[in-house]
Amino acid sequence: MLKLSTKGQYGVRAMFEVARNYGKGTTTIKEISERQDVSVSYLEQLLNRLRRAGLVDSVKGPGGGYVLTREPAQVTIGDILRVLEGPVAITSCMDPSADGCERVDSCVARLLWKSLGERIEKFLDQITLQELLEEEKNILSGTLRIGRL
Amino acid sequence: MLKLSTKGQYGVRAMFEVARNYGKGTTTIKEISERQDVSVSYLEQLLNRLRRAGLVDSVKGPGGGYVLTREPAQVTIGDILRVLEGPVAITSCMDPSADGCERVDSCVARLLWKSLGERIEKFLDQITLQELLEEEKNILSGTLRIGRL
DNA sequence: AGAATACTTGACAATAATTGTTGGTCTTTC
DNA sequence: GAAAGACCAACAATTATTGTCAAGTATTCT
Repeated sequence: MLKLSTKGQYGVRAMFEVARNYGKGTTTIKEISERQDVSVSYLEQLLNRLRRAGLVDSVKGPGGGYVLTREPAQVTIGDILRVLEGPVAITSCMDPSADGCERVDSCVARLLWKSLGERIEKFLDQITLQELLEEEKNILSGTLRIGRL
Repeated sequence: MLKLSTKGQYGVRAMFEVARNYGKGTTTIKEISERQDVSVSYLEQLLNRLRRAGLVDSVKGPGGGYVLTREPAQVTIGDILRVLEGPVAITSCMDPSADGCERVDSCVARLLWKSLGERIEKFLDQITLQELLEEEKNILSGTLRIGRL
């Protein structure tokens, strides 16, 4: 239950690859495709949306690719997922773009889903690409984790 | 993103109706159907699975219906959802029934999804039907909430 | 200029999950 | 035995997911 579609998963992993090169240059779709094993065409779709949302910039021509528009510490997982998957909406009655059910006021379940959604969102907005980068360093060096993950 | 299918939503609402009558008698599918506006046939499917999982007992014949097998305070939302929707598995690599990806050890994203899943599960296992019942009382009486929702 | 590299866009197709419905059976109470 | 009610399996419609494909646009290097 509560699955995340591959769109969001790939998106986060793609952004992670771009973040990796932050300050060092661009990251091409081809590189991401190879490192993360996702098709070039599909990544194009995803990065395009992330660009239009202002999370990355693209540079054309040889030596081109994608770059973050802000530091990894300023990009949360929530930012990425909201662009690709829309807002957290456990139930359709929590979806701002859908029309609510008429039972709204007396619905106990609604409170439950609302509360869960808020907790999820809080978590996703707390974790940044910077933290993923540090986490990876720790994994590779075998260091004990202290972070929020 | 992170939607819960109607199966789980209806299931929780159905169990809530059964919990409402706890200690007072059985609850028929027809009653649930009318109060929660879900088709009889669909509810049959859901309650059947909840029965086979041991969360409710069924009584056939006139005056029959469903009853909780334990007190509302002993049934968590997580219990219900796991029966109807399977375990929390944000990504397929977190699904115990699927085979993991080969990248397991070095995958940073994996830690992220694992951590999120654990938090969600903790929350769902913390909220019981009893709490929903109390919550409803509060809503109806206009009382200020103090609970975990 | 020409070639290489890479991004852009829209259409569309295969697959899988969701969301139920239909139609019938079995059991118990009155 | 008739009505109330649970039980069960099959399957069909719809929607979401998960991509691919093809044709084009832009930029830079040599």
